[in-house]
This record gives sequence, C-alpha cells and structure tokens, in this order.
Amino acid sequence: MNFKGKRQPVTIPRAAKTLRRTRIQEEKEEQILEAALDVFSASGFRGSTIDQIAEVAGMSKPNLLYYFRTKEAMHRALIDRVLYTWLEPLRAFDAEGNPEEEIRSYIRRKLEMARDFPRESRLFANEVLQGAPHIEDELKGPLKELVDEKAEVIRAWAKSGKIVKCDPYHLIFSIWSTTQHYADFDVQVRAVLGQEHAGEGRFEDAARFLEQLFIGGLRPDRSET
Amino acid sequence: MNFKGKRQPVTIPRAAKTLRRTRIQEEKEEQILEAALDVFSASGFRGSTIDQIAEVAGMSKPNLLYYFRTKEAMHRALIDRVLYTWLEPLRAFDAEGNPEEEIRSYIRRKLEMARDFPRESRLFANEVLQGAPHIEDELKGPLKELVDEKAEVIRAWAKSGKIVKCDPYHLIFSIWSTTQHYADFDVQVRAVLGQEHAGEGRFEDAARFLEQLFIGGLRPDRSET
DNA sequence: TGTAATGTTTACCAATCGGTCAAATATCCG
DNA sequence: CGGATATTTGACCGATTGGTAAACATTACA
Repeated sequence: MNFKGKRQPVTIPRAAKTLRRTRIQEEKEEQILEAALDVFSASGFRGSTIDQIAEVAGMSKPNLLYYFRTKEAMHRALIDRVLYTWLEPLRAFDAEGNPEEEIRSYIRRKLEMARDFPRESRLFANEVLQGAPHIEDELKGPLKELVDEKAEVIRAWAKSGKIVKCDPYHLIFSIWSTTQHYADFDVQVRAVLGQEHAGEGRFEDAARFLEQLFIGGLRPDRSET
Repeated sequence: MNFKGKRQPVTIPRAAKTLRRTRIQEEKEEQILEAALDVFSASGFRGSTIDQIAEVAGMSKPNLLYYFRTKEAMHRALIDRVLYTWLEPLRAFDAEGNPEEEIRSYIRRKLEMARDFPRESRLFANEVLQGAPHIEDELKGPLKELVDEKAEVIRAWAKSGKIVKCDPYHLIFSIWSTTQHYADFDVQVRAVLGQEHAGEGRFEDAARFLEQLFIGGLRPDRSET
C-alpha cells in the first residue's frame, strides 16, 4: 500500500482513460500470463512462486513485477481471462434446440476443452479445491446465474417429457465433473489406462462412453416414481 | 543425509523389531496426521507449511519434526494411511453380485465418502491435480491393478448382456468423478446451489440423480451400434 | 536527433521457509 | 527415590519467499 513517488507502472490500466497500451505491454503481459498459467495450474496459488513464473516467462522477476504489481494481480488477471472461455460451452446451451443433441454437444465441447485447454481447467480446479479464496464472488454471482438459467431450461425439458425427470443442477454437475476429470486427473487417467490406451484416443473413448451414458440415462423411457 | 550422533527419533518405526511405540507416540502421531490432513488437503503439498500444521496440531514445530523428520515424511504417512480406505469401495465391488445393485451401492458408498471424508478426497485431488509427484507408483501399481480387475468384471457383465456394452474404464472414471465432485468442488457446488439447497440434503439429491443416471444409462435396453 | 516516457536489470530487503541443535523437562521403570 | 529414556522447547541456520529502490537501457515521437 505504498506509492511513495515511484513511477507508476502501467499494470493493467483496465479501461483507463486515454492510456493506450504499447505493443511491448501487450506482448509481455501475454507472455507473463502464459507462463503464469503454466505455473499456477500446476501448483496452485500458494504453491507457485514468482521466480518460477519469471523463469518460465524468460524474464527477470522485477520485470514481471513491473507489469503485475503482485502475485495476486497476476492470478486475478489470469482467472478473469479464463473464466469467460471456461463458461462458453454452457452459454451455448440452447433452450430451443433438441435436448438430446444439446446435451450431446455440450458434453463434446466440454471434453474438447479438457483436451485442448487442460491448464485452464486445472487452474480452476486448484482454485476451487482450495476453497476458492479468490473467486468466491464469481462463483456465487455470474456462475450461479448462468447455471440457474440453464437449469430452468432443463427443468422445462423434463416437465414436457422430452427427457426424464431429474435434478437439473446435479445433471450439470455430473457433466462438469465427468468431462473435466480428463483434464484435472489426467495423470491418474493415464496411469490407470496404461500406455496402451492412454494415447489421444482416450478422449474419443470418453466421448463415446459419456454420450451413451447421458443419452441413455436421460431418455424418457420408463421414468421412475 | 546426516546422522551425526543425534539420538535417532522413533519416527514411524513401521514394523520395527521389538520397538514398541509408546502411548504418547501413538497419540501425538495421530494428532499430527489429523492436523496435516487439514492443512495438506486445503493447500496441497507445496502450498502447506510445517508451521501451519504445527499450529493446527497445537504443538511446536520442532516437536512435530521429532515425530516426522520431514514435511515429506508427514505427507507420505498421510497418503499411505488414506489410500487404503479410499480404495475400499472399489474393492467391495463384487463380481458375483447383481450388476445394477453393485453399481448402485458403489455410487452410494463413494458418495458417503465424499460426504464423510471430504478432506481425504481433497488430499488426493490436490496430489493428482498437481501431477501426482508423490504417488505415481501407487497409481501405476496397486490402483491400476485393482481397476484392471474390476474392469474385467464389468466387461464380463456387458458381454453377457447384463448391462449395456460400454468401456469399463471410463465407467469407473465417471463414477469417481461424479461422486468425488461433491467433496473436491464443494464450494462451487454450494455456491451454485445457493443457500436454499446447499444443506446436507444435497447428498441425497445427488445420490438420487446419479443412481437414475447410471442405472438408466447402463440398462441393456436397445444398445447402440 | 533529442528527450521524455517506457522498459529492464542489479542489488537488496524483511519475512518466512524447512530443518537443526543443545539444553531443558517429563515420563517410565527398577 | 533416582537414573535412564523419551519428549518438548527456544534459539538459531541458510535458503527462499514476495516485493522494492534506483540506476540503467530502450523506445516512441516531436
């Protein structure tokens, strides 16, 4: 909390007035966040050090701190950036579409994210797992609102008999958990599958299984009491 | 790697010869592991400090280190102790039983563990999430062997038409992920459900949903190509 | 081209990290 | 009781932590 005359660094002049960000700023901040994603996603916030990030980013620690004044600021910037894309698949969930096809493509999209952006998934997993000390507001705010909205869609589907009657929240949880499992618990998945089946094909296998499970499990055949 | 004449502390004389462990040793080691579980499960290995554990355990840091010579030793002892009970539900999986009932009760047991032993679940989640640097051998050894064995059982069920044809490994993964989600991502679950539905009843709701999903999804009705 | 603003680095700081040591204290047992 | 053993503690260590100060280098731009 001191700003004793030090030249104010430009760190994240988010929506600042006329302050343009230079080319170097864009590049370096990108470079830093890329490295920070590597480190934070692998060790969590407390377990990561600025030195590690600096080394991965290929720059000196004070140079890092010129762009992001604290470790927290780096983490915060990363979370903010990642949260939006992380929620995209759920946002694409369409009330007008065919339920079976919507769920199928939601699963597929989430699985593709687990395959293509595992670090982003692990970043959140680490954060939530450790009590979400930095993103509690995001969870109770934007996330909850979006889920509430989509849950209402699912509830409507169930009510009109398009899918089996079920708790929409736990349905969403189960899709999250099953798909993200392949990013977050990757080493365990690989270890259990063994070398033979741990190739990239595991995502195909997972997709096949999960679609079968969810489509079969939600089909409004003979609904339970 | 120094043992310059220091009186060897008794730390974990696992299966040591005639060396009885005193009452105090039992108590203190228990007390330490309890505190270590608290801290490690909340912050991961790298993010936890011996001082934190000492404070939670209500003893001085050197006293802690009298019973466990290093932070790693503490973590290792904790992992070893927890791994066994963590695998119990899967071990109970019975090849002779009724498939539907076996899967149902496996889900229920795993869900009970998520409810009653969330710290144990998070300890593993943290470890695996961060690349399982301390338990790789356990994953590729005992864990894989047990899963291989149970996967064969499931495969047999599928072959004989008792359940739908599906990949047994991904079935097991999906049960792990959906159930452990309620321990590992507890804060997120609570945040999304909101105060109204985040009570203990959420485990009942989850059990209902998951049983419906898995039983429905695996029922050998009209199997896919 | 000059100069003001921006970017980078070296040297450093106090706090905390995992862990050690010797001395002090508590417990056990004959 | 008394001595041997087991337990506990405060003081301390070098390494690492997040972060700073200020000198130095580069860039953008008039």
